[in-house]
This record gives sequence, structure tokens and C-alpha cells, in this order.
Amino acid sequence: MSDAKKNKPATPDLASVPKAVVSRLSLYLRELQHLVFDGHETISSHRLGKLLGFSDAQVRKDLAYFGQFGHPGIGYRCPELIAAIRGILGTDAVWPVALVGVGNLGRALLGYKGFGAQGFQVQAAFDSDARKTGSTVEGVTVYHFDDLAKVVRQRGIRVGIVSVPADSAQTVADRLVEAGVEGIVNFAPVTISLPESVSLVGVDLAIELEQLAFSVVNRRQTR
Amino acid sequence: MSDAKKNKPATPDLASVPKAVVSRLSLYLRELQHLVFDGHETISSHRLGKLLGFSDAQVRKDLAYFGQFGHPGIGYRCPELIAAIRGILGTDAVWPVALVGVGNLGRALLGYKGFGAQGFQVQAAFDSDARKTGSTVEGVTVYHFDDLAKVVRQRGIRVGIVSVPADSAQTVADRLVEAGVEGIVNFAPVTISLPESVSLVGVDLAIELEQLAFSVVNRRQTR
DNA sequence: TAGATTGTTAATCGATTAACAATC
DNA sequence: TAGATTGTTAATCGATTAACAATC
Repeated sequence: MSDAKKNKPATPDLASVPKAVVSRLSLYLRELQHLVFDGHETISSHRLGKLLGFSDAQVRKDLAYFGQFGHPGIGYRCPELIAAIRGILGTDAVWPVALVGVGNLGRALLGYKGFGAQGFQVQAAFDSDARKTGSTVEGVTVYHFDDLAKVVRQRGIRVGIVSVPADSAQTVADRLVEAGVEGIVNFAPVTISLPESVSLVGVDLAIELEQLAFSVVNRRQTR
Repeated sequence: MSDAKKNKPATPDLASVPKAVVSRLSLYLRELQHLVFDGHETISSHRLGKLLGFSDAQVRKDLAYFGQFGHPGIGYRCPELIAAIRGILGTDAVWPVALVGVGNLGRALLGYKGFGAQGFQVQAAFDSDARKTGSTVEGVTVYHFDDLAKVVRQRGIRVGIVSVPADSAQTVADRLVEAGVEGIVNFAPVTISLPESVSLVGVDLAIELEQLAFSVVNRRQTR
């Protein structure tokens, strides 16, 4: 037996954690940050779950995938749990990010304060329109798309945001992968395919509204 | 036995369809629209699944929750299936939408073409900053937040988009509910609570990046 | 007809819930 | 101590996959 106890593995297999658990982890983190802001020092699984609409058992089970963070009789200490979740998500260090496509949505994303607050720093923007390149948007330099690989490598950028129209999203994604990024958030309303080795998160704003429409029409709760 | 055969209920209980199935429905729809654009008339569950990274069995099972849309030996006729899915999602008619919070993100959402393409029409925007009210952004009139209830009722708006800062999101949501909306898409990075009767979809842009970071660090596929 | 492909059933797999001894 | 609350196990519930007769 290689681990100290036989309970939790010293190195839990994070890749095998259910996807649903990981997505709730981000919600726990966000809630904990608000709790600290409101002056709370500890929180029980019951109260944390209640705030998010989950059961206490689910909160405890989710967190237990990653280790033992709670204190029986007390609950979870907020700052401690925040640090732990940041470590698990990998957002305890700053991630340099590239954004491709400085249109309406791209500009909004460049100005979005929430990224910085969670450890993401958009260090370079790219566009193929020469009227936009060379300028600065929200403090971020807009480079020409042709310089993508060079700048991404120079700055050690690991993830890219795609905010171009649907018909160029695949090409942009391919260039980002060539340039060496390991993950992409795609805001274009189209399916893109990437090598297995590159992670992909798709965000389709119209689909979010569609999902809402369905639950309105069928009177069901979305969460 | 009230239904014709004993197979599919004449009125399938849509509220009991798994949430995951409904979210894939939107992806099928998006893919089918691209397929039609590319000149395809029919598509098999195998090919549709392949495009999206799902198995053929899953595609067939998902669609079978809602009825029989396929043709053995042929596959699914794209335009037919598109119409069926639109009917299921409720986006076969136009949904008038209200947007609250004309900041960076709000402006981008007002200019987002994808909403219109999927049946959503932002008919009114609201802000509490008097310098913004009375103007027009992307062809949409910006009203003062105080006029929310009046305009929402006048236009029969059923869903609202919240794109205000986190600290005013709950208040804005409450006012939207008072005004009679039945569903809300919340872009503010905070949990909001609504009556059971109102549907809620939350979109947190930083959380999407966090989820990507986790899968990059743990080299796992997000979809 | 032969080949392709559906809708559906049964088997498998995975996630959530309930319960409770252990702990503070 | 008594009360609160955890981490974990076992039981339940739900979703996905595999297989195949029915259909075009």
C-alpha cells in the first residue's frame, strides 16, 4: 500500500473526477468569495449547498474527491477552501491568455473585469483587420493575426479565446493550436474540432437563450 | 389506454426529459443548420454524432424522447428535424427579450446577431445611468431602469437578460420578475435566487475559463 | 433483394442521496 | 458533555451504451 492511510490517495486521479463535479467546484469558489467578502469565516456544507441549490451531501461528496478540507463540528473555513479550490482548478497562478477577434464581443471580453479577478490575464489580442491592429483596446495591444504564433510563443500563452465569426472559427482555432496553446474557449456558434491533446470549452450565447426558452415553455427548473 | 399505440405518448412529458438531453438538442439544431447551409438534405445519427463527438445511439435516444423523426435506411431529413427541434425548444416563434445593463457586455449582446438568427429579438434595453437612457444602441432603445415594468408589460416580453455588475444582479432580477418575465439569463458572476416559477440560466464567463484551466492542467477532454 | 439506418429494449455504467460513525 | 458537522459507505436513481428486430 503506497499511501499513508488507505483512505484518500495522496495524488487523487483528478482526470477521473466527474465533469459535473468540476463545474460545481467553480460555483463553490464563486460563492465562497462572496461569503468572505460578506465577512463569513466558516460555512457548513448545508448552508453552502442551500445558497447554490444543492444538497449538503453533494457538497461534501464533491469536495471529498479532492481531499479533506472540512472540520467536523465547524464546517469549512472559507479562505482555506478558496485556496484549495484555486489549487485544484489551477487558478492559483496567473494564466496569460490570447484573444482572437476584436469585434463587439471581443471588445467586451477584453474589458471584462471578471477574468482578472479569477486569475486570467488577456495579454494580447489579434484581428485580421488592419484598421484595428496596432491599436490598444482596454489596455490590450491588438496585433495582426499573422503575428499570432510569434506573440503566443514569446509570452508563453497557454489558452486562447476565439471571438471571431463562425466561418473563421475553425481556422483560428487551428492557428492557435499550431502556435502551441493547450486550451481554447470558443464563442463562435459552430462546432470546432481539435486534437485530443487540446482542451475545448464552447460557449454559445444563443444556445443559452434556447435552453431558457425550453424551460420556460415546459415550466421546469434549469438549476 | 389513451394514446394511439402504447409506444410514444402522444404528449411526451417534456418536463421529465433529462437536462443533458435538452442541452444536446441545441447542439443538434446548430449542426443541422450548418449542414443545410452546406447543402446536405439528410443526415444519419452516426454522422451527426460524429460531428459533435457523440455516439449514434445517443443521438437516436435523445431524439426519441420527443417523437419519431427519422427514416430507417435514410436517416433524418435536415429541414424536417430542424423544424421539429425548433418546435420542441419553443423557438419556432419569435421571443421578445429585454436586456438590463448597457455596459461593455450589454452592448456586445445588443449587437449579437446570433440571437436574432435563433428566434430572439431584443426589443428593449434598460440602464440606470441617465447618460445612456433615451439613446439607441445597435438599433435598440435604451430606457431608464425605472420604466422596466411598463415597457416589459407593453411589449409582452417574457425573458430578460441581466448584464449588470454582480452587486445589482439580484435587484435587477427581482424587478424583472415583478414585471412578469418568466425566465432570466444571468451574466453577472453571482448566484441569484428566483421564485420556482421563473426559469434561470446562469452564464459566468470567468467560470468557463476556469473549467478550461482545470482540463488543461489535468489533460482531460471537456467535450 | 441487400444495405443502411432507425427506434427501442436490456445491460452497463456513473452520479446522487441517505444514513451514520467519527470528530471537534 | 451535547450539538454540530464532517467524510464515507451502501442504496437508489438516472443516463449511456450495445444490440437487434423492424423498416425503407
